[in-house]
Amino acid sequence: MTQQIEAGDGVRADGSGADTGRPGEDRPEDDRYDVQAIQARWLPVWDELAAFRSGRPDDPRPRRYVLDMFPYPSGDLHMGHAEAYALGDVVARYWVQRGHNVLHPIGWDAFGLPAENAAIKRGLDPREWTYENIAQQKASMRRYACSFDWDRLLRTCDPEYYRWNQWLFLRLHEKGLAYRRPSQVNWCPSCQTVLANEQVVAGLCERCDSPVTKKKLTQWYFRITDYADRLLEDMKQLEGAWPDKVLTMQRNWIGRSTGADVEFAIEDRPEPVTVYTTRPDTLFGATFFVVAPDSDLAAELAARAPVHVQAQFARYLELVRATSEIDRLSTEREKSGIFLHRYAINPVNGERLPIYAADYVLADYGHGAIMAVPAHDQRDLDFARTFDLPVRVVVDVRDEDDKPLPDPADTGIATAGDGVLVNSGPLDGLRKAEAIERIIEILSADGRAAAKVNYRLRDWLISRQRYWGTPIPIVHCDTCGEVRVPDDRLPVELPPAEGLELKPKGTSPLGGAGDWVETTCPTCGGPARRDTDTMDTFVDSSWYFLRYLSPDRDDVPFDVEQARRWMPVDQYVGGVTHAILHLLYSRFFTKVLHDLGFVDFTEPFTRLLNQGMVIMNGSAMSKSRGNLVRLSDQLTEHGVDAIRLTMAFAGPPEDDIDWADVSPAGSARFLARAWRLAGDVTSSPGADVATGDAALRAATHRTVHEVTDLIEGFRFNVAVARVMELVNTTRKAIDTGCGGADPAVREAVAAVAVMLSLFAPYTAEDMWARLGHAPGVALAGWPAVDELLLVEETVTCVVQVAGKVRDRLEVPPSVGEEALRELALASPAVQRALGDRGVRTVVVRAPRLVNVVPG
RNA sequence: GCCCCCGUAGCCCAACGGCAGAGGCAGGCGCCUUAAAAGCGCUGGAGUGCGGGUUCGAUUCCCGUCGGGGGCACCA
Repeated sequence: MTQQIEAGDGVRADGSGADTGRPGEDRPEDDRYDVQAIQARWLPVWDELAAFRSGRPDDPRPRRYVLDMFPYPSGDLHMGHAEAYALGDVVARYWVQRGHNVLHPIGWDAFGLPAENAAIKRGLDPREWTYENIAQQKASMRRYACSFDWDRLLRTCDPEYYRWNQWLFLRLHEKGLAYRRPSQVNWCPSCQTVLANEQVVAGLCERCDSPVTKKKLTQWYFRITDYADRLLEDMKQLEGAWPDKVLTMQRNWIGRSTGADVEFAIEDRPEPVTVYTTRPDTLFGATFFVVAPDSDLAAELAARAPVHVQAQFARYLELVRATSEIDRLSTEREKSGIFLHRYAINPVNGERLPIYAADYVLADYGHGAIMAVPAHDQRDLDFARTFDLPVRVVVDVRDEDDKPLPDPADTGIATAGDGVLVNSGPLDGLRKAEAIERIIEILSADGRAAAKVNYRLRDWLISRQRYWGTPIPIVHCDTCGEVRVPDDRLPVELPPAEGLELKPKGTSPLGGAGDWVETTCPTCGGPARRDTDTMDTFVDSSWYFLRYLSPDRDDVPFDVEQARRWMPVDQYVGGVTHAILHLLYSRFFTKVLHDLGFVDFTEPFTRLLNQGMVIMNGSAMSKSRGNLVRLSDQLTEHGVDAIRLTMAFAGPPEDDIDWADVSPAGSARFLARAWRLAGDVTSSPGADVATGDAALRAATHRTVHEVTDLIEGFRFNVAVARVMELVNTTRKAIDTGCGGADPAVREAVAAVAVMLSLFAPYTAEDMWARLGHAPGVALAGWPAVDELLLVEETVTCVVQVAGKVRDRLEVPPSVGEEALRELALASPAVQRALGDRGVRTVVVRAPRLVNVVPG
């Protein structure tokens, strides 16, 4: 190895020329690629270089915000983190190479149950467990060569952070967007806490998979439903920039429907009851009426029912409450309910409709009561058939051959489609859409109906009966009621865990902190009690991307001016598991902050990349399954770069990576091959590339050109393949072509080093040093593409006869259609293939293809 | 039940409607080695799940079907 080590041309982050860690001096003089030695060599150098600081006020580079979802500090980093951060790093490092000032921060989503559970198990303060894990993860991230700006760390469990959760809570409270109300809530008996709707997955607790039950509690909510239409509408901004899948999930979750509120008089009740329906056109087909058994209305109606019915109702209600969410949602389940011996009056025809209480009607959607039209609604039909209620067809629905569909009463299949109204008085002869419009018009004339939009989305329940979270900054005073803690008394700090019973018992552990709970009312000065609930940790993560902009400000949650500069996030990277929860809440917070005048945008994340999971042998890794792959083992065995490269090369980023299908050893071999190229470059830095081997130069420039597009399109696996190709080409050039002294080889290897710096920063840095540059390949700059070198001198034109390849012609790229046609027809191979058949047409796609179609 | 995505070599994956293979893994053959492993070099291998259609031409577009994955699913 003979190349000169001289002052390189790497751009120094600090602008100085300090020559740290002269790479050549202590480097072993053999040609062995020693992963561990390379890692050990560069890590301290990088610390000094601090290439990824983004906070210099005079930085002239264009700004770009690349954000990785921050981790929960549950032990050390695992394979999933390794994938996520490898991919996010490719994007962040790419934009740095393109000359941008990239904000790429990291922090910890540090409040939450695992810390508390660990604390309970070991009798410690959750703080200890949390901060230890954070320290460990931080060290691992550093070793993993994540290009984070370490100056902007945040931890949501720091009072300096959660203080601003409280501050934001107060702003929402002032606007009426945070409120407390009693309701039936999702309750996880195992976690002993309430759950938001979003945290109940198929009737199970998202966290521990226990069946969720219902409980009546007074809880804090954020009024996210006020923003339902905007959360839906603004998704237009995200189309094409977020995965369709995520947008679809959010749309489903918000669940907008249009219909009408219709008033039904109730016998022996002065006030009418309003129901929501999406099919007001079928009013004439209503044959009964259903209320949710756990609604106030049901209780009231039952209270004035015959005595034996009251008893039945009480029993039924008990049964319903005992039914777990998962059973309730079972499609197989037969409809249940009881007749309350009360009647509603159909506003369109005065018919008496028997009122049932049945649990297929939900208390917290619409008005908790429905009109039932069994002919045209499957659920109503199922109920009608179970309880032997009449079925009346009012829409003539036809099949594709315009034949009327059979009577639902006979088939048991409701006809929900479009058709012409029948048996419906003034609506007869109208189609569905017209009938909906008409009936609303008729009934709204005397206020008995109104068009209405409804959402599946519910308000966000944020109270948690657990210790390790943000205290809700409200004081309850007997005289003043609910009082906000004034801003200047924030944060309301969590009391020490010592002495508190953290074990879940259904009420907040903070209730046990007597000195902490007992306080004075900020308004009247009298004795008062602090609210003892803590906030859902999704509050913490709903705005953390703003805190990164000014993590040290102690007078505001974030610097508005910095937000104007950096936000919205240009690229967000994270798992699809947060498709609904975190992303929906962050979008909501952003809109609230917009309305409060703190930010001037309405969507926080411009582009979203969802990476898949790392699995093993076809299933998710778990200790119990025995297929756990430890990241630390992989890093020890193959090195950081090989693992990062494997993550990027495995396939499209959104696909799962089955670790059994990929080859970190293969990645390491490739890296060694690439690294050795640098040792075979014998020209000096600054050699005139213009004189270099043209073919290799063309390959280099074409590769850079393609890789650029591939990276921007998140096609990292293909980008890596292109770099591999260039490495192979360069190897051949050195061994059997122009040789290592050719400046084109230096150019190619330098391009490989810079491109590899996105995926394999240690290897790239070492290559860079071997090429004779000062440290800092990360700041070397993306290779410029010489467009002239992309122009091919000749291209291969494929000549087909009847679609089969019969000949190839080398032609100039500018060849004319007519000339190419002549050339192709003149080909002996073509004539042979044609035989005595004539030529019908000749399709010419100059310069690549000619297809001769025989007669 | 409804909606979406994906089926290319033993495996992971590429291929503006135009030569089915870029890259990797595994396999085979060499080199190195006393030998083996490692390492290095070279290399065979599929007609694109299946059936139709559109087209001069289909892995690519359309319809159907099978298989895999995901989302939604008493929201009136």
